[in-house]
Amino acid sequence: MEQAGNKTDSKIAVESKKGDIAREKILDAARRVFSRHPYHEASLRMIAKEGGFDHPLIRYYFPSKADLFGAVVAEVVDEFYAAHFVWMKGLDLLPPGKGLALLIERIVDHHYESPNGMRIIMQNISRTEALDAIPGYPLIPQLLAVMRSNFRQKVLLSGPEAEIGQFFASLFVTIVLYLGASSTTAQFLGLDHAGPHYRAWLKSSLVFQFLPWLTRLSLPTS
Amino acid sequence: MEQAGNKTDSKIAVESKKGDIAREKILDAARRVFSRHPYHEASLRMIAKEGGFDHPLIRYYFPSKADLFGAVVAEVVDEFYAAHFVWMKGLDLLPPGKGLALLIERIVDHHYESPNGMRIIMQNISRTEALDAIPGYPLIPQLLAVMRSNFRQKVLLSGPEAEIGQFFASLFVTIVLYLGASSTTAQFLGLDHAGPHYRAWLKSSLVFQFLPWLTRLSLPTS
DNA sequence: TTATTTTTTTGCCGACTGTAAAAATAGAAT
DNA sequence: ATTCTATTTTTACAGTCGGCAAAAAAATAA
Repeated sequence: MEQAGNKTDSKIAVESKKGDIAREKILDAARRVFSRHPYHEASLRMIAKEGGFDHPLIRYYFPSKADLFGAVVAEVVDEFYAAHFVWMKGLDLLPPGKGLALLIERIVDHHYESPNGMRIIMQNISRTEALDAIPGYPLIPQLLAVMRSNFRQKVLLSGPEAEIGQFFASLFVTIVLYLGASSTTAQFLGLDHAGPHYRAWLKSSLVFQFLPWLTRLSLPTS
Repeated sequence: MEQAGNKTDSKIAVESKKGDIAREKILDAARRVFSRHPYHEASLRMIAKEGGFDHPLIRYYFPSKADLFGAVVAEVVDEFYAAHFVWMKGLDLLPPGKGLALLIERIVDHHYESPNGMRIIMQNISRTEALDAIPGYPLIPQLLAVMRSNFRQKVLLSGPEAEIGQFFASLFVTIVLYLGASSTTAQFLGLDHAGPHYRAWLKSSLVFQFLPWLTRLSLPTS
């Protein structure tokens, strides 16, 4: 949004022409709308109104609605890809209990700073048909696989590989549910999804739900 | 669908006039469509095509799309309400570990016999705004409260009331996620959501995820 | 300045939506 | 048989959708 000082030195930012900031403006508006509405319910006109421009402008930068959504998902996946390196920093130096607690704390804090990513994923995760029907969504299992692989190299686990994969998948989908649909989940708990109570519940409950599992995977054999 | 022998003895089924079977035909088709598509994506014409009738017929029995969806959700909630009594039968005679395993096994088996209920709930659970925006959905927290209350009377728990509520809410939303979005969840696990592997994984994984929590709630103090 | 390119806006298309009312059909009662 | 009512089908409408083309505007280059 704010790219100050670009008026005078237009030569420095060769790549960032005027069109690029318009492109980002569209992506930002689309992110907000797609985080509130599933793919088919969100419309290009909604996005245009959200961003304060006319809807055919979208077509100038993105050939179709599917392309726009795909670009948004790709952006979100990229951000998660970058973030998960930070999340894992120093995790190998801690015992499983502390490590899992720190990891979850980092993920939750990240979400409260930038909640749209989880929400966009969550909005479209429920369909019975193949996930491939939603543009960009095939990237998500890939992201999960990369995260698992990197975590695998970082932290020493001794359980069978298949169960480690299941542990990660469970943790991942549960986090997406608790964070991405936090409004609904919090309502079931009788909490306010934006308040500190729910945020604290998230951290303790996720640790409590997954620590026994992780413990089993990090010990030689039970 | 099949109500044979109604031609001759039309006097017996006084309540079930001709219109009532049409009403059920519509509800059945709507159930199937709403289990595959979120509320706004599903259309009355989809439902009509699914059921093999003309779409304005819906309006004769249901004043609006919201009313139809509300009737479907009410039906689903009623079925869950009836089912949860069966799920809890005999649970008080078992230790927590066996009891939770049996409960989950019953829920999973129920879902595989009639999967549409969980799917319909899951399809529309992700929206950020209030759950009340979806017709019929305010019934769901009520259902959860009733189930919790009945379980509370059946099984002896000693933990703080607030945590018991959180335990139930977590178990509930996790089951809805794992079952209602089984296609996606199974894909993350690398399994086929209709196959026996995923079904077995569901049972063991849910028990493993929630037994430690339940154990804490059923003991005097840790 | 003028000429050229890039960006934005206006207007429209066919398809689809929920809702509405009219027309057709069926069944039962008189 | 006819009349009346309940049910179903047909037709229609006003609104929104994604996509497209051409005009208008703005920015850039000459």
